[in-house]
Amino acid sequence: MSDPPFNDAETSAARGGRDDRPLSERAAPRAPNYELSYRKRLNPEQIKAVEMSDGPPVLVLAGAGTGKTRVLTTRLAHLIHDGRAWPGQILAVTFTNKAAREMKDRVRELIGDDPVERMPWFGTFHAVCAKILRRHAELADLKSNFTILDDGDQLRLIKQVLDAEDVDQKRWPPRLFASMLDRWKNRGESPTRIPAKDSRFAEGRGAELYAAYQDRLRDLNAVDFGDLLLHVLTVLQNNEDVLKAYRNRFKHILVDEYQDINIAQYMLLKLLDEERRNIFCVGDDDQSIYGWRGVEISTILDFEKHFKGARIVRLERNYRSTPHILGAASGLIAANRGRLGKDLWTDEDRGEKVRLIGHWDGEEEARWIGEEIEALQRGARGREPVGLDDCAILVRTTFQMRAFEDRFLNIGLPYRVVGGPRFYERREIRDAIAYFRIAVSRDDTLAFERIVNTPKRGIGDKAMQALNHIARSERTPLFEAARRAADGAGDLPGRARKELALLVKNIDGWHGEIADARGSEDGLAADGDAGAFPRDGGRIGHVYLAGRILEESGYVAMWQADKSPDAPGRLENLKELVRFLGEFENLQGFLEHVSLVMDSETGNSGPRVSIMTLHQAKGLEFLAVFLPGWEDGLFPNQRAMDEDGLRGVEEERRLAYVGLTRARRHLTVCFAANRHMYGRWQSALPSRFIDELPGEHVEVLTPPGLYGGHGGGRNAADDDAMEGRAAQASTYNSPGWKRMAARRGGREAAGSPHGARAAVVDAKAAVAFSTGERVFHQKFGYGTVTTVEGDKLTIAFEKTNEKQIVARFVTPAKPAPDAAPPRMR
DNA sequence: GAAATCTTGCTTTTT
DNA sequence: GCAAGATTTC
Repeated sequence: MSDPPFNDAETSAARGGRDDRPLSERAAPRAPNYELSYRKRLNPEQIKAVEMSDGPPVLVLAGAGTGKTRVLTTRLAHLIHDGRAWPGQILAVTFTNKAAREMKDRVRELIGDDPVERMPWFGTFHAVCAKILRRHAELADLKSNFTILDDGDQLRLIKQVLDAEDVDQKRWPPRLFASMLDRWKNRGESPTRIPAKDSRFAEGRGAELYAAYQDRLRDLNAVDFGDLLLHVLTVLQNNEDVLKAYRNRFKHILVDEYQDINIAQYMLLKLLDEERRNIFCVGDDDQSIYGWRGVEISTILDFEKHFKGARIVRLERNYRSTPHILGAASGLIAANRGRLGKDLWTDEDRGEKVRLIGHWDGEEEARWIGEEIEALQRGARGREPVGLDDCAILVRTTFQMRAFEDRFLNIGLPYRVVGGPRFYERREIRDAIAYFRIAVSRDDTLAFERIVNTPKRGIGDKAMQALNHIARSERTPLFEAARRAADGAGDLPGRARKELALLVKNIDGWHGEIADARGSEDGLAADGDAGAFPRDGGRIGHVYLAGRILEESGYVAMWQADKSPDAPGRLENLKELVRFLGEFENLQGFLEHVSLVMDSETGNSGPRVSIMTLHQAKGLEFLAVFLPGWEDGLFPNQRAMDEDGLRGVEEERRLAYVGLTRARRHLTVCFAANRHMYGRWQSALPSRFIDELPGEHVEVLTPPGLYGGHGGGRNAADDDAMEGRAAQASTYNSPGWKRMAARRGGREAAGSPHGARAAVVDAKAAVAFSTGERVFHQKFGYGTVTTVEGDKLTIAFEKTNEKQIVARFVTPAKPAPDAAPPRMR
């Protein structure tokens, strides 16, 4: 059996020997007017939520902008203030590290961090689980220094497993298996519990492969993200004493963004909460947008079923947006059936209507939005000037960002793309981290694999096969196999052997230094506080060592020798990384941080327009918001609809709702008739969501000259329709609008914005095909022509069966750019 | 083992 | 249109 999880000695050691007097001695004096002050800052519903008595469970249904974080943090402070719980007896879970950090800061403001050394457990589900799992690793058949795999590691491991199990990776892509694994783990399903119908991967071997993958993980002393949850779940389920200890410890559990909880997380909460029933959750069913990540919206919809006697508080007073914005958002989301229902209201005066505008194509959309932002900045039309930091463009998919970047670069408008390729995902950073990992723990096989031939050491496939063979037959980690190979095992060529010997010697050396620095302390900094911003004052020897590792390994030299234009940037990133290490007490602490925290704040200076996806925008707010690309097929996204039908549309609609509700004062929805995507032009109808915005909250704009300025490619009827609509300017919902839109959509390629392009398309359409010719079709892929009848072809497609296709929809097999007429729907 | 060439596949992505 | 991966070639 394991140690009790919270004896003081252990806790104290883990916390670096901080104040650990008995709780009773550390009652904190608090501001005498505490009660008054928070009551003044909250509305009655918020106060009701904050002051909810112990059990049964509470769900605060908090609409967008109703102050849910404030309620959560105030309640937390309130629990402590009233002596209902010691800080250390509170568990507060969030979904992002950012949210955790914010909450921690806000609570610290409320209760002060002075008298209460022991803060509540703040963190993401994953961080909290990692912390728990490190304490009870042996119960999950792991050592407490297990490594946490990132996505890249995971995928490489999957490939290895599929290789070993003779799975044809052409037919069964590793990525697919990764997503299946993810789904299983999100549902809390271990390999033995997978329903047969879900095991279809590789001829029904899904469960078997899952088991093989788990075995491999255990051998490597590693876990993937899903395992953090799953292992903790099994540990708690199978060890009564451990479960008891945690139930005892966590008197109150607070959960943010409850609508984003997956089943494994739900099970975990349920397990921990069962006795005390003090769980307090905050969420908004209308903002559940991670269904594709395995999140079931039913988790929040059925809260009352899951938690008997649950109490529900609704927060409906919105402090963020104008009534028109709220009206538009409410009208839209009302079209969803699977929701609990809330009515947002506000005291604000009416403000502007939501503006709606159509453009000819994506470039024009970007140009117009750029101009609008400049106008906002100047404070045009008698409005208050709006700073760039207060403007955001929220897109459905990342490829939409490029049009804006191009345009803004062009006109010199500063912008920030939120969440581009992330720091920790860059190649040089991952490589460097792999070096640190292997230095810390020499049996980290995955890390070793990554760096063994980076920089090039002449260790190719052949040599790796030999190493793997040694490792397998001697049942040792790959690193030990390398040591033996360097000593002559496996008959490697001279160069490879020499290089391996050097690498092994280096790694041993680094490892020795780390071990020395660590002394006797058993020190993975598993403490949550330390994870985010560790105390300084420790040695900075590890910073020096890290730099030396990168030098001695030849990794820095490799980039110095690299003549490609991004090499200097990579070197710069490496320096930045080493510098950043100084914020941690040791390499281990840093590694724990990076495996759990995949974001990093890039300190961009100066005000900038934010460009980000709708998903990334959740939880944020801006004075002015632009929502481009509201076209059927793009948004709602075709694939979401294909794969998930009505549920998919509803999730897309929630996403639209999230987008609309980010705006405080100015909100503009845009769509374009044509869009350059995947290298060809595609036409689309305005989004169905546009028709769902109540007319009384929307103003339809048509910029002057918008449709007149382009050369050829369109016929007069279109212009007439456009003029007609503009003249009425009454509603985008009119039959004329729809007819116009339908006509444009129906004619597809003929509506290509540039006459020249349209001509190219026409010319290609005239190309005759002959039997036996290989052709390409946008939707069905490659195929061979079997019969020709005028312009009707019968084509045997490689991916599907035979189909009848009109000649103009296919191109000769080596597709020329823009050759295929666009098809979207 | 590295470079050149071809093929493929392109939604979102808290951890 | 483009980048990442796989495959072929040197």
